[in-house]
Amino acid sequence: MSTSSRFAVAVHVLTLMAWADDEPLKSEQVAESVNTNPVVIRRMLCELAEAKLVVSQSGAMGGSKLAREPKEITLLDIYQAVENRGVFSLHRHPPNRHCPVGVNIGTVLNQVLDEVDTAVERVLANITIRDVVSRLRPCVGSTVTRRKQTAKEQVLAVRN
Amino acid sequence: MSTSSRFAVAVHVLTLMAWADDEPLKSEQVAESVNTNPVVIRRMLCELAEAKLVVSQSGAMGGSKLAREPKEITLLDIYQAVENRGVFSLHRHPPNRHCPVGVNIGTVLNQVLDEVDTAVERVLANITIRDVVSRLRPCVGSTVTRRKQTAKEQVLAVRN
DNA sequence: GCAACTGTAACTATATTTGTTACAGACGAA
DNA sequence: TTCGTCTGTAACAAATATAGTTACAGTTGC
Repeated sequence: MSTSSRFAVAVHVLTLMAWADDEPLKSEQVAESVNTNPVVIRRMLCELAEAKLVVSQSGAMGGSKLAREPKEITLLDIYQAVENRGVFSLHRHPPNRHCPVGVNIGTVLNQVLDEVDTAVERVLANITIRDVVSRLRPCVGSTVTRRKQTAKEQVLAVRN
Repeated sequence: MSTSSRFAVAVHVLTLMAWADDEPLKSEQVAESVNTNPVVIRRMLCELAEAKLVVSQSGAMGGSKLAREPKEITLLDIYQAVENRGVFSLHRHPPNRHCPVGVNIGTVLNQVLDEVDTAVERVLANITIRDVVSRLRPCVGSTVTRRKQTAKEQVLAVRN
């Protein structure tokens, strides 16, 4: 199955931006939270920008932020932006066309895989980044010491 | 996503056996229909045998056949037998525990991924190998010349 | 005993994803 | 206008996963 963590990372990135509340985040800050290389993040941000989920600004004081409200971004949007293939794959090499099963199994499998993809998409379409953030908050109270500190400060204080 | 074709191949294999109707198939025959190496098939057959979906017999005149009726084998059974991971993966390296988002995003993502997996499983649980075979038959009439020939003969005639 | 199979180990090959270095170009501020 | 700070992107290395191959021990029917 998904051997890639692209979807998980993308959700993480957009969640950070929702948390940071319109303050542009630098790729290095994001990378530090995700625990990867800034270039990996920038690559992903390009895809997310193409899908119009984030906007980025070059140059000093630049960074990236959400292109629209967290409640207007679904996990399906993210999924479609960063994950090109469906959930399953067909045979690497096409089956034997001289076998009555081999010649048609692809058609049937595609029907099944479509049903699966549709089911996945239905789930993802019903979850927004706002939902993710709100599911996140309950955990935060118990793990992070609470003082007068904005969410943005918390995100930016990653290296402490 | 699933970069692997294991599920597709496994469905193909069990469909062949349902088609062959209790006649044991040799790994080489199956490999020829799937268009791969017999050892790849034997490896998969071992997993399917562990999951009690097929039974194999060593030695001359050996081979593998379904362990139970096609209508009693769901695609979910197959999925669980050959595909160990869920649909999506989390981060390769765990996120930064000092970030309020990073420390808890895993929990939220796991909830989401569970919802997705559940949706996938619900779809697969409702499709049996018998369904696959019956979806296959309509195609066969139009692509394979019909004469007095049993399904088993057709499968075995792969190399013609 | 022999020929025909499976089960399995040990590789190699291939593909995909992730991580890294390097640098051109955008941009704000002094 | 120059400088330091960012993004965008190319080019490549490393890590991982999947698929394919060869080889052979062990089973089984004849």
